[in-house]
Amino acid sequence: MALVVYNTLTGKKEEFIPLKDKEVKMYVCGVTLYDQLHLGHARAAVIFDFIRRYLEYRGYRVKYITNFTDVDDKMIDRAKALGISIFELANKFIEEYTEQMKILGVRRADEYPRATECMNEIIDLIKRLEEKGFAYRRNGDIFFRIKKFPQYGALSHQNLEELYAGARLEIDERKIDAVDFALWKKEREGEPSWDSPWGKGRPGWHIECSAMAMKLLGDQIDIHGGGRDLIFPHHENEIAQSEAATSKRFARYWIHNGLLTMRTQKMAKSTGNVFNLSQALERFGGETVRYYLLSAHYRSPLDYREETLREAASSLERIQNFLQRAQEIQEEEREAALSRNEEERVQALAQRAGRMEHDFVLAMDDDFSTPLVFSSVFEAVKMANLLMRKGAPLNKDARDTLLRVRKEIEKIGEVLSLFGDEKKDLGKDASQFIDLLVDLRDKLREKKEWKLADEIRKKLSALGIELEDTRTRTVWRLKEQSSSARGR
RNA sequence: GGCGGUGUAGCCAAGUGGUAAGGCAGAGGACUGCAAAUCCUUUAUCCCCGGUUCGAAUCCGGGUGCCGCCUCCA
Repeated sequence: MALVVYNTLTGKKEEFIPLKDKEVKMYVCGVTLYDQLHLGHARAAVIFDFIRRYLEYRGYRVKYITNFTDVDDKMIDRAKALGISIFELANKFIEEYTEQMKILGVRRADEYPRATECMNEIIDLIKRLEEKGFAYRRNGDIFFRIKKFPQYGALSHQNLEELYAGARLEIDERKIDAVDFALWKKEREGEPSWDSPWGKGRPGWHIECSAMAMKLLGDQIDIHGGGRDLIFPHHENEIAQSEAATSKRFARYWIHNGLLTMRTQKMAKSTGNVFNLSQALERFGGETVRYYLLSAHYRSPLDYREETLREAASSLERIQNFLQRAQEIQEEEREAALSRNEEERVQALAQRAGRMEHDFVLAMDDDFSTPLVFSSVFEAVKMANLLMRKGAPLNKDARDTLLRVRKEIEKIGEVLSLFGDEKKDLGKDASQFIDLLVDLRDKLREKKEWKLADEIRKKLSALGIELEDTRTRTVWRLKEQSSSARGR
């Protein structure tokens, strides 16, 4: 079986073959640190995180780099407004970023290069371009000469004429051609700058990524990722710069995630059309947000609606409920003879369990089809729930089969960074207290002290702990955060 | 205007020639002291029009809606 990925460069799904057997060099465009993250950023981060995890699951060693753009016009403006340096501003948002990624279950990248820490590499790269005749100076600014790079436009599938036809090209006297872009920007009064052979100034946005990727991963990388909105001009320019400098193919696979929209408009800071990530995480929790973002195929556009996020919480809960039930049923010791019907169900379920990992790989190998993965999980959950219905006693064979399903789902969950055991996060002490309360309440129930028992249940519920009285005993679980948000 | 993507139930979303998965929500029922969970039942002229085919959501042609990019943006 082969992993197939959609490559923006060719516009086709292609078999994934890295440069070096079993090794993947992956670079994903990170964020510019001038404002809080929104759900759209989270989408990109989660998507490339699970792609990375899946590649590792498939046996590749992945070197994963994502950058921080820590110098840029908007940052300068913002820092000025706040009366702090852009470095302080950057650090503040990096801290937020790190915390939020953790909540989202996004694993840390191998490195997080920052533009300001790669100035030497950036300057060297521009120098090389200048030596090769791809760059020209204009009064302290340096521009890339697009006409010198005939392949320009390959990624966005546009040629120069088509780009010229684009109505919104600015007219910039300094450029030879309107499509040329800045590699280095001359220092401006009161703004941060760095020394260079061309005088003081700072790098253009596009060159940063090329330099950082090449510094940490070499001239050629396997996967370059980012949002669709970066295809042009950012990634197009990256290709031009990198390939002009090295004469080598820069990235083999260009993977772009679909954008998150809101009220069918792209979610973007520049338009103020955003739903903040911090808000989303607070209201729904990291796992729900992650599940929500993964429930759509990574390439399709996703229109944010609060309702959908709430639905995601319910869906996730279904899986988690099953996982917990399957866990608890292991402790059951009674043996019961199964009916013919139940025997058949156990058999069917065992078959299903045996197929799950294969189905998972099949779905993911086809350009990372997470929606398909979930449907297979739900089907297994349904079959398993049917078997556990009413909490009637089962035999060991049935319990083992349920355990197997649970293990399979957890295995998938590991790759997707989902279905974690929340009780673990609660800590042992808290769990013990809750167990104690539940025990006491059971005693009350035996005495038919319904009023008091209900009160305990109600109060625990207010604290986010849901009780469930099954036929044999009472179990508890943490409520999805959205449940508490539901009433709002 | 150019380029790219996308259009399947109230919502999310599979399906790439064989007669529409799955989830959420809604309705009804079973179970339960109640609740929750769970189970059962129920919800689609697959954007439109032509064509190919015994047969099309799926292939071909033509429309059309929406989104993104063409300016900083995941």
